[in-house]
Formats: sequence, structure tokens, C-alpha cells
Amino acid sequence: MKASPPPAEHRRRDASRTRQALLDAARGRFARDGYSSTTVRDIADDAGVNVALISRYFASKEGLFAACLATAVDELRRSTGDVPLDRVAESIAAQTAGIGSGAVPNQLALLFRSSGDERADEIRLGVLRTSGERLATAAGWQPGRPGADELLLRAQLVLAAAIGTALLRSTTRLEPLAAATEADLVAPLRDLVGGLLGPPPATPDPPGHPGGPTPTA
Amino acid sequence: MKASPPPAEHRRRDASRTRQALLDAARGRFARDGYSSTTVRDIADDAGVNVALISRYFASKEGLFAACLATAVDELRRSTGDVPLDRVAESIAAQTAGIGSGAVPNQLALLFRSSGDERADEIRLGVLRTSGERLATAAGWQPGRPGADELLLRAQLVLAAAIGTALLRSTTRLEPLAAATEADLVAPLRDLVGGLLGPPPATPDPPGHPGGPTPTA
DNA sequence: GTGGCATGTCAACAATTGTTTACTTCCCAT
DNA sequence: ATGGGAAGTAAACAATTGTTGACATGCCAC
Repeated sequence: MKASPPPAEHRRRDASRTRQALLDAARGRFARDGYSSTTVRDIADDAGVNVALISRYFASKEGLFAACLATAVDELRRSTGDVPLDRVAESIAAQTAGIGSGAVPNQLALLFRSSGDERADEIRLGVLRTSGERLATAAGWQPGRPGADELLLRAQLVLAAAIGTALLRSTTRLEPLAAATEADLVAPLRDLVGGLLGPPPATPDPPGHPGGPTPTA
Repeated sequence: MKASPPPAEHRRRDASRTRQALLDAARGRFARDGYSSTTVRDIADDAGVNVALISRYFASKEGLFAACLATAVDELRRSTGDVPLDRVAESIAAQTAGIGSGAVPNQLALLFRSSGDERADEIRLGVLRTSGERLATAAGWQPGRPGADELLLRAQLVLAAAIGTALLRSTTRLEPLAAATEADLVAPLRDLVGGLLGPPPATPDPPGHPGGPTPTA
């Protein structure tokens, strides 16, 4: 019937397609089981391709992990690119909910799965650092100011909460957290972010609170 | 010189001592590197004993992990035994700070390192579940009440934040979070817990907030 | 059609893993 | 002191891991 090979259809041999299949399978495995618990044969089986192709397309298992990390970092950078403070909760909820609860399996969780590779650690640390600074900036952070360090610390605690949530949701069946929808998460996350980065909640008496976060207004 | 063997001194052969050495070494490795990245030879070398003793004393690597998990769970249960709501932040700060920043390396982080073992997952899930319920109870939770589910969800988010903080602190060098002292962490954590579990912060207009947590007073 | 090259498969490799077995060494009650 | 058993050691085991090379197969330009 079909005289010419339809380009949109499934070709029997397509390098970019199998490459992508490997990336998808690897991302899911790495995010759920971690780096060293995942074997290249697992990934290849999930992707439905031969094991040797991992070495061919990504040079090594670590290369594949680095590629996964790169795409995860890209997506994170894109979806968290300077969100205003009052949209942070929505953004985290979207990330931890998986955007489709199936299609994209938790870049946040993946970002945190150690690989033993030093470059991966550098990438991870860089992302965390810039994310924290961006978040702190949205909360009024300016380096050098009095109290700047604590504000940055608070922003990093927000990141820690987001990562912890992503990990708990993707590796345990702790209900109701594991099955919570994005909508379920927004309100609590808003309170979490607000408590950490919002204006100081009118501390009546406790003497602590050294230089609370500078009010945005 | 020494005629009789001094019991308080270091005997050359002491089963309980080497057993404890193995436990300590294993807990550190598991918490920092995860289960599958840690080899039994690593642990044995850290403890300064022979590899075969792991199988002798704990039957297997998984048995050793289970033993570590059990002690961690014990310590967690003891140190978080029904703390009042206004002491939760201190408790989390103490846990994530490591109580001595060196001696006890993060039970929280260890609690979360997957092992692939089904029993370990059960233990972990049980601890998380009861911890969440205890925390929610301290915040006024009563099962069945309207809004009870969201309050439990909020308590579990506190746990996620604590675990994320512990993991971030023990596996990255993200400053200032990684080097923050227990005292540095208390105030931000108090705001985090307060934001999630405290009395609803006098929401002026947003229609959400379905049945906020019942005020303690 | 057909040659050439990209794509995919198979089998084997060396290294590492957890575990076991046989053996040695030390402590202690007799 | 001395035999017996506990404590520790060394070497080897099978299984699994990541990786590689030689080989098969399909697709496209000509």
C-alpha cells in the first residue's frame, strides 16, 4: 500500500527514537531506584532495545545519567525561571506532582540521586545553589545585607522541602501525601513557603528572630 | 605487667565491640552513600574488621541494613516521642544537625536510603506513618473530622521537609544550609512548622483553606 | 537493484559484588 | 597447662555488573 515511507510513523530503525527511549527509561529508573541500584540491562529492557546501545549512544552508564541530569536541569530551569514569590508554591506543587503524574517522573527526585560521579555532584550543587539564590531573590534577598544569610538559608530549606516531598512521593506509599494531587498540595505548600519566606509573622514576644526576612512591600 | 585482664580496657577479641563497630561504620556509609553504593568491604574496612564477620553477625548485608534501620528507628522514636507542637522545630533541628554533627550521622537520612528489601520498606513506611500521625495529633488532628486529611497531609509535608533537609545536608555542600548549626536552623524551622501546622494565618480573602487546622488554644 | 553505512544483536570479557568454607588464633574455664 | 569453643582470617565461590568486539541487518543514495 504505502508507496513512500511515512516519516511520522514508526520506522523500524531510528537512532534518535531509541536514544530518546533510553533517556526516558533511564530517567524513570534513576528517579525511582537511584543510580547504583539501576542496571543498564534494566534500562535497556524498559526501553526495549539492546544493552550495547547504551554504551554506543551515551558512552557509559554515567554518560546516560549525565544526559538525564542535563535534561532534568533544563526542564527545571525552564519551569522555575524567575517565578514571583506568590507563585512558588504552585511551581513546587507542579514539580512534585509530576506535571502529568506519569509522563515526567520527578526531575526533582532525579536531581538528587547520587551517582558517585564528581561532575554530577557539581551539576547538582550548581542547580541547587542558583535555585536557592533565585528563590531568595524573589523573597527580597540581596547579598551582603544584614540577615541575608538567614534568608538564603530559608530559601534553601524551601528547596529541601520540595526535594523531600518529591522523594517521599516517588518512593513511598505514604498516604495521603503520595496520592495527593497538585491541587491538594498547593495550599499547604503556599503556607510552607509563606512561613519560611513570607513577611515576618508579627512576632509578638519571642526574643529570637535575628533580623527577619525583609518585607517585600 | 597487667596480671589480670582489665575488663574496661580494649580486649583484643570482643564480639560485641566489633559488632558495634560494624553497626557504626555501616550506619555512616549507608546514610552518606546509600544502600547499593555501599559495599560490605567498605564497611568492614571502616570498622577495621574482616568482611566475613558481617555475614557471621548479621547474616547478610540486608540484615546489617535492617539492624541499622532498627537502631535509627529506636533513636527517632525516643527523641521524637510526643513532643508538643511548639517543640517540633527544635526536635527537627536536633535531628538534622546530627546531635553532635559527627557522632550520630543522620538517622533521618538513613531512614530514607532504599535497600530494595521489602521489609525495610515496610519499616520505613510504618515509621513515617506513625510519625506523621503523631505530629498531626500534636497539631490537633483527629481522624474523621472534616479537614483531617489535609492536616495529616500537612504533617507529612513537615516530615518531607525534615528528611529533605537531612539529605541535603548530608550529601551536598550547599551553603549556608550544609554548615548551619542547630541554633541556625531552629528559627526557620519554627516558621516552617508554624506555617504548615500553626493556626491559619488569618487568611483575609483567598477562598481556599478548607477547614484549617483547629487552633490549639 | 546494490553497495555502503548506520543501526541493532549476540556473546564474551574483566571487574566487582555478597557469601561461604576451611583454617588459624586467641581467650578462658577446668 | 590445656582442651574446647569463640573470634577472626584468608581464599575462593557463583552471580551480577558495565563494557567491548565481532557480526548481522535494514535503510538510503546512487
